[in-house]
Amino acid sequence: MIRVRFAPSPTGNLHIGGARTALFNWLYARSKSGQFLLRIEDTDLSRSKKEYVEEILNSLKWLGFEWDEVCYQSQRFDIYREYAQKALKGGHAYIEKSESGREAIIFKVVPQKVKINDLIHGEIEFDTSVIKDQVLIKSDGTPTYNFSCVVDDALMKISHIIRGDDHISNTPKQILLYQALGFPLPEFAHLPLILAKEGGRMSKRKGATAITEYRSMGYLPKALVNFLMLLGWSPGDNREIIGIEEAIKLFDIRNVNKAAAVMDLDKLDWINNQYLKNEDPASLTEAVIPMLVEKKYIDKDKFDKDYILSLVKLFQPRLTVLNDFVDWADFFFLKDITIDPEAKQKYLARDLSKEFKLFIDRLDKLDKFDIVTIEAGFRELVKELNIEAKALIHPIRVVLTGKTIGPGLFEVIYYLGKERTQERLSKFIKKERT
RNA sequence: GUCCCCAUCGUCUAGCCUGGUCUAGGACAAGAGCUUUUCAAGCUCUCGACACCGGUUCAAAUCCGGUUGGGGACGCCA
Repeated sequence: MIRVRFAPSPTGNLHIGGARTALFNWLYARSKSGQFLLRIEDTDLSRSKKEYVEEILNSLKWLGFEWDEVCYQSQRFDIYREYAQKALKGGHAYIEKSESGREAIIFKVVPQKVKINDLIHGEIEFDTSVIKDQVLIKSDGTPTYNFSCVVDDALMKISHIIRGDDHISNTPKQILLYQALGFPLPEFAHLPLILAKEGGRMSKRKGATAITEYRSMGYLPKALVNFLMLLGWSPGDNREIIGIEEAIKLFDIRNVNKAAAVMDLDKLDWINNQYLKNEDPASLTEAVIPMLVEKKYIDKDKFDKDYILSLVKLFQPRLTVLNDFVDWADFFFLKDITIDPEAKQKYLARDLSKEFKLFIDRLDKLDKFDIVTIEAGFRELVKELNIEAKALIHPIRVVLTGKTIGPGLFEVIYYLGKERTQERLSKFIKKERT
């Protein structure tokens, strides 16, 4: 039975690198009908926070990585002490007294050559003579990372340890512990790291790292997952958009790259746009409603879902992130809109009050108020005025929406409604005169 | 400083294992154009890489060695 685990430490949020490690573990388990376990490495009592545990769990769920089991290292201290005693009895460890008189258990590192056969990197050889003796149990009684990690991986019957490259140098230390405690060795696969655009490791200062940030920026979990899986892995047939079910079928840990990858947010944007375009408008509507509530654009208990659905459809093909909708469609919800100064300068420098007035009247004369009729009426008017359609379309859009970007003008007018359209235009005329 | 990992367009990568089919393919970004009612989408085109040196070989992006560059680890953090 294939058993893999993701072992985050709740001393911070789940970040991009951790999410990808979790993804590859999860993919490997699913592709081999194995199990994906979660182990919260909260042995550092002072730095571990309950909020982070919650946050990590929520992020993993949001990404869709369900786990088969979860355990907490802070509840297993007795087990680690027991195995430390075993190491002591077996002559592999010794006790060291600190100045305060407290005792720590230290592992004796025997100089030797240790070879690992990494699933991604191939053979790696270490000389343990350059490794110092390792603390197993600190003088406060808590276990160190390398020790609790080995005990748990062995006891949890982890068959494949898939983790970041940064753990390569821990591996020989851990192998020594496996041998001393008589545990069978698992397979190892060390994933390349994700680097920041500026070079170096990802960190708070170098680009957004927390998964929750991407969530609140309006990225779809499946888009983020698709992006993450392409960082260091490729199905090999020039495909970029790969759903999770397909990824499970195609994934092979041996095809994972050895070289570190740099985050390219532009590509994430593109992938997100691809998913957004093909997403069911109804589900996007559900996703967008809480955002609108938060912005106070709509009332939580009283809003017209069908209306929002039609607006979502209007913007859907042009969204990069979900939040774009909130930003771009604001004029449908706001009473008073602010006109972008640049847009004003570009399209409203000339006095168009006469044209606006004629258009307001024309709207009254339409026998129907639908998109086709509005457009027909408008085209008639510009013909009479003998001006280009564009010359009036853009200024009207700016007055109605405050922006130069947005859906087609006639759709905008239709969904804004006759009254609001006329009101915004006449209000603008009045304001400009004074 | 010591040890370890890595190296194909600006970025993600295919190809490398099993040398010839590679004047190195795709995607993102960038640039140009088409379409057009702005933006986005879509379509077409352009720009653009085997880090360097040496070796093996009839033949090297592919195999070997070194150099350089990048990254990581050396905690009673995880």
